[in-house]
Amino acid sequence: MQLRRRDVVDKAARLLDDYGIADLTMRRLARELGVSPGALYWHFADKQELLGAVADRILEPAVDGQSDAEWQGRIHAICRTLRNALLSTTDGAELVSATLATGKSTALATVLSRLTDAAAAAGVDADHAGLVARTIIHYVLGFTADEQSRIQWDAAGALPEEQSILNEDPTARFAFGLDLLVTGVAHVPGARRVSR
Amino acid sequence: MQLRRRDVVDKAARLLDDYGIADLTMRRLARELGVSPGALYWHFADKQELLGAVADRILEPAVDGQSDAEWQGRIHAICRTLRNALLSTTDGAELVSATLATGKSTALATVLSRLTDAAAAAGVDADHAGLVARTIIHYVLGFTADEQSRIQWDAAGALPEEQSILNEDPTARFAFGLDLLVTGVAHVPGARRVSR
DNA sequence: ACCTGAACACCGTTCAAGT
DNA sequence: ACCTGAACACCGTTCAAGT
Repeated sequence: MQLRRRDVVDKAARLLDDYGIADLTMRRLARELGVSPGALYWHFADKQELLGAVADRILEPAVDGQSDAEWQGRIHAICRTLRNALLSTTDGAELVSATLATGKSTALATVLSRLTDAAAAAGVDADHAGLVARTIIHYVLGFTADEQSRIQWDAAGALPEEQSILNEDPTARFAFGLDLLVTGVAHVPGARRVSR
Repeated sequence: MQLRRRDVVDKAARLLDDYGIADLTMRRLARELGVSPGALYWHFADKQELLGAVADRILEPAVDGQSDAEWQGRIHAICRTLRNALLSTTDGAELVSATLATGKSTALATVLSRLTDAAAAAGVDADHAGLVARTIIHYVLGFTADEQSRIQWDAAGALPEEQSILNEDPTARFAFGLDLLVTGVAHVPGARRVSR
């Protein structure tokens, strides 16, 4: 029976989670679906578009659920759910990072515009609000990609277990780094400061 | 005559600058050097090591020249020279980003340890100083990769020229984003504050 | 409309064998 | 010590032709 776009994304997401981003190839995906490689190009213009669709799938839990707290709380909520979504699948941060450059994920665009809104609510002028949003996204993607690569390195049996108790847990470290940015936004010069 | 490690890195750097990261392949590099692909594997363990050496080459101007200013000035100086180094060659930010994950560049390690020192000088405790350093590096790489991809998009003849005058110039935007982080470090709670 | 088959133009890496 | 030749096991993408 017919190949649907959904099924392709489903299988791609499974492949990613089971074998990692290096094994998420168009040919492997086609083989796994029992079709010829060319068949995928009826449903997707190219691999970038396919990866964009997978990114949208991963980011789904990060886009539903709006918060109406003050701007700091909104930034934290967005970034927490974003990180969780990235961690929920193998190489999630790396895949979404690759997608950020191509601009092929609508979910990522949604997250960016919400962060931009939060920055504007903090009193950052319109021109700089977008920059703040991208800076925050880069932080979340960078931190989580680091974290995820260490998880996979450790899973391959490297870590002595001791170092892990000396350091803070990743969630607290993530919040610490994010606070650097949020604090920066709160104190950045040139912004009309709106209390609360 | 014999192929030296230096010559391979030279040619790789040229290839990168002339044709971009997608065309920097082991086979292409070997062809350009007039050797067989296997020859490269006498001098480099794998492509990651080669890319690490190219990254070190690119980052050379960013590692010589120490500053002894206060910590804020040091962070700004490091990041300014780092961005300039990345911008000096095609896809510089993308190549160095890829290398950050593999840990195959000693130059990048040097930059990271200097940023860690600066964070420590700001009063950030030892555990968090490394995190601050990585956060800053992620910012510089993320910002510059964005900037560079736009430059290349524009060079391909897309931009209407108007939008570019409405926005601030990239160097000022870069400084703005960096100030977010520096300000955050200066105000982050829990650090023993050393004035000046 | 949707897919196959086959081709095109490539990859990174290994390794016996040569000099 | 340093390199070749050839192989191995792949890639993404296109497109005439089929149903």
